[in-house]
Amino acid sequence: MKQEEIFKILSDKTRLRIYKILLETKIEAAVCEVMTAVQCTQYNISKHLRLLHFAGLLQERKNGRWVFYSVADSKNKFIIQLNKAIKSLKNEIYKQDLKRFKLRIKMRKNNKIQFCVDNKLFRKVS
Amino acid sequence: MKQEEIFKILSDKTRLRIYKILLETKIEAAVCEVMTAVQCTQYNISKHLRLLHFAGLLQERKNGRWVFYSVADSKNKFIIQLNKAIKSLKNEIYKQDLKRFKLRIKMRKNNKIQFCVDNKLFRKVS
DNA sequence: TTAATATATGCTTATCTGCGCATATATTAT
DNA sequence: ATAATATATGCGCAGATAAGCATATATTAA
Repeated sequence: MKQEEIFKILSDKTRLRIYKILLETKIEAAVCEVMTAVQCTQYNISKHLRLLHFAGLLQERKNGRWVFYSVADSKNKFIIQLNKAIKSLKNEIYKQDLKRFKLRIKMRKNNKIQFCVDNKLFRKVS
Repeated sequence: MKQEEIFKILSDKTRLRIYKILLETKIEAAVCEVMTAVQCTQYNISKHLRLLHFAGLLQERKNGRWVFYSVADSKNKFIIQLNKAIKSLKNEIYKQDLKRFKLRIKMRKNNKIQFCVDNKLFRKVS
């Protein structure tokens, strides 16, 4: 993908939200975890993540039924500057996204997440 | 316009070419001069310039029948970083655009341009 | 005044694209 | 094996938008 086409990829609100979360946290996240953060349907999140990956902005790693996405390392000057610009963006929505995201990740790391339905988290009891 | 919507404005190829020319040269240019550089029809260039202006990326100044557009000063961190990113973009098309643009501007400054038809320049003879 | 030039703007069309939905595939738990 | 979960993808629709075209307005030149 040509560098200048990156603007097209980032011009979608949902994709920008997704990318900003991953950029700010530097966390590897699964599709369902991004779902929780951005509160969007699975098929959309999946598509957006794949587009971001196709554009070279994200890298992916499969692990069982989970697919983890994270910001790709880049030595490209354009991408580096762009990332700085995106980091400097402020918006209440991003704050909310980040809050939900961090909570979700925390639960994963504590092995408390069992499944996710309709953007609600359920914890294993027995 | 919200900051993040700037990506939408810059996601169009023609608009990015226009903005890059003005960003690299820091020159005030009229619509017809941008036409020469980008080799696009007048109504399209006019629309794109107005969109870039509306987005706050360009400022405009009217002088007789000419309207000059130039990159707007910005103290916004996001815009400043974004401009750096755009400056670092390399592409053969941008080189060609810049070449045509500089030639056109040079002729204006030497008062050699009289009119512009079909992207071709005509010089006053008598 | 008349003609030419510079710019802006409706209107239409074709294309793009994001979303919703259904569904397929793969992996894990019971 | 069966059920549940995670992810991916094809299809259709609706909304957005870039480009082409015609035309309107304003300014300058002859």
